[in-house]
Amino acid sequence: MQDTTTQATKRAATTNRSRAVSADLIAVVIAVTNGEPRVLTIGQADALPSGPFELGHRSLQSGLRAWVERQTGHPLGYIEQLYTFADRDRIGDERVQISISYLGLTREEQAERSPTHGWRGWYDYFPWEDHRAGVPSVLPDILMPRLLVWTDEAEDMNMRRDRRQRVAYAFGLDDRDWNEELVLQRYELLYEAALVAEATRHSDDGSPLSVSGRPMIADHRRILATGIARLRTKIKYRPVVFELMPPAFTLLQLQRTVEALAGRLVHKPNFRRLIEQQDLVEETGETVADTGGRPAKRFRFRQTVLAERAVAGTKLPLSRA
Amino acid sequence: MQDTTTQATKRAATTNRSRAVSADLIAVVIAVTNGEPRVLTIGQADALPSGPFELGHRSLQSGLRAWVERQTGHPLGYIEQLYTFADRDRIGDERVQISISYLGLTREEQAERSPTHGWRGWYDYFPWEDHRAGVPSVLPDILMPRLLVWTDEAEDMNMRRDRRQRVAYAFGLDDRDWNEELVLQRYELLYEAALVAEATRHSDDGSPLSVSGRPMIADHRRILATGIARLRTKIKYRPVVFELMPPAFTLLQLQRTVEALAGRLVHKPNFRRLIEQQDLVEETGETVADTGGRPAKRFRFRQTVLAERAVAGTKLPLSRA
DNA sequence: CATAGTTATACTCACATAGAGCATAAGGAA
DNA sequence: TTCCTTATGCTCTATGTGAGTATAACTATG
Repeated sequence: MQDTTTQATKRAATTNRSRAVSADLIAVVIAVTNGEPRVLTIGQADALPSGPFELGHRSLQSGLRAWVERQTGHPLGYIEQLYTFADRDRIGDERVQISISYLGLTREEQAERSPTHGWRGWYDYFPWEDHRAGVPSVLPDILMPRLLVWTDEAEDMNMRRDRRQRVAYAFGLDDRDWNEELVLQRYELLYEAALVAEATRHSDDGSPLSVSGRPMIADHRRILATGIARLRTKIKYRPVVFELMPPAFTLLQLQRTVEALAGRLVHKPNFRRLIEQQDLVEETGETVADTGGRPAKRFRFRQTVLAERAVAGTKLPLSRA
Repeated sequence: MQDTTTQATKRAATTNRSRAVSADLIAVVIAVTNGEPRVLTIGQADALPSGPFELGHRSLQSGLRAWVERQTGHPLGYIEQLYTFADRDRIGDERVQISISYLGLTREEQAERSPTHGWRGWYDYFPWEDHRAGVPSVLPDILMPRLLVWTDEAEDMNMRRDRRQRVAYAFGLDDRDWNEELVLQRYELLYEAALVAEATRHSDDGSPLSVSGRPMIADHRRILATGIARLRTKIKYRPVVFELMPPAFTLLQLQRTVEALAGRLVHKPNFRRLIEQQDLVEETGETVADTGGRPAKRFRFRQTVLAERAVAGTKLPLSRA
């Protein structure tokens, strides 16, 4: 079993076969405009910006930036790696496709309409994820009943119990709370239950299963779900929201942005308390009067925080219960 | 700028150049034996198990499992992806090397000594990370003085301030607390300051800079640091410690394992309180008398928790301050 | 010009939780 | 027996979080 050839020899011997790999870079680029989170898409289709990692690219990150800029003209600020996966469809083929996905945050500056790209509200793709105005009607009206049908479809009793538990957990049934971080788990359940258009396997009996949310090309909606989940988790302990904010903003605007991302409302006084006691922001001195009520102070992000807490914490009134 | 060719065409056009990629899978496999965290290494050298992703592999994960088993005979249980990077050294070369690293958790069952692999205590590689018996002497005696020299070496005043802040934050100077999660940041600072053997750039003046910790091949120590950091973060909110435990264990054994991973001691009564009130474990009914004191009850992990909280939370008395 | 409506901002209170220390129980060893 | 060691249970306090209330400062409207 354990052969005694060294690492190096072994690598050399297998390099030929392993070379038949191509690596794709895929970007989930997020901006929040007017309290709506949006994702950058390209072409007419619902596709995320992507392109192959090439020899000319200095690094994975710079390759990604290059592709996004070339395809959308939009320069990226903050980016972080999401996940790497090998495309199942193409495995077993001559060529193996590896996809490396990234999350990018920017501001949607110029609202230039372009045929090559556009910003699309992320709740178009995940209507069941927006709980800001209460539980969205798709959930009780369409998805939950169908999910329960699906759980009972399982032959095995154990499988039935397992499905019930996963659904209850992911969608916050029984006494459980809705956990906004479980975006990917929910998408995967809906996929398994063939309630999203990408899962066409159940259409063989001809029944037009009603599906929910706008679909995307290939597995891009799944990647978007991964990005949303990551962002919803991350805003709770890192000051990343500010990457999405204009240079100056009111506390309510900041709150609305957080709420847009989390898909749920937060308690205003508590939000302000947390933001202020963490010294994340400082007043600019200006006020804005177009709020419809008492004028609000404008704040800016304290740039020094980036140095101080480059890796440190931030808290938001969104618990990880 | 924005060309209007579709995604598909664009991909096809560039496939040739992007094919010159090979993907390596690298594993950080961790076990905890006798209260010591260990990492699986191969060969005589200090290298992590790794090998190319090949056409025969069904998925990235199964490819990784295959390589680890082939090189060490050790089957893997829990694994999760760590990070994907393109090898800087080889970029610009004919071939581009992409490395996909994974974290794996197991138990070190058979203590079989083998020429092809072995388990090595992870604090051999990171002696400054073990704070269980107080601050390790390398820190005040060697590393901190040299780090402070390094911060003052910077020409630019801003750079100096920046370095000081990073060091203070990563190593918990001034009023700050030691944050055991910052394993990677600390390694990177030590690398920049040429205080680890892998950073040989400063040896050009002939001075034999004393360096700290056992080095590894290539960037494997950096990958190990990533794995340790991930594990130290993860044990705080996911029940992954149990992957490292034998089927039955005492609460003190469990605590020692957590402490071994975190590199710091925890308050015993609080630890027990947290574990028990979360229903993570159940008594087996047995007791063990070889503890040197009052016999301890044996516990086992409640398997149902894996279903219930497949993605849910666990808490340990290690705050994220 | 008063009043209602809207948002901003400041306080308060109850409750859960984490950190720390103390006390007692139950075994082995000297 | 006595001491030592570990196991196990309980208490106390500071802190943080969720939620509600009160007041301030503006706009719009009749």
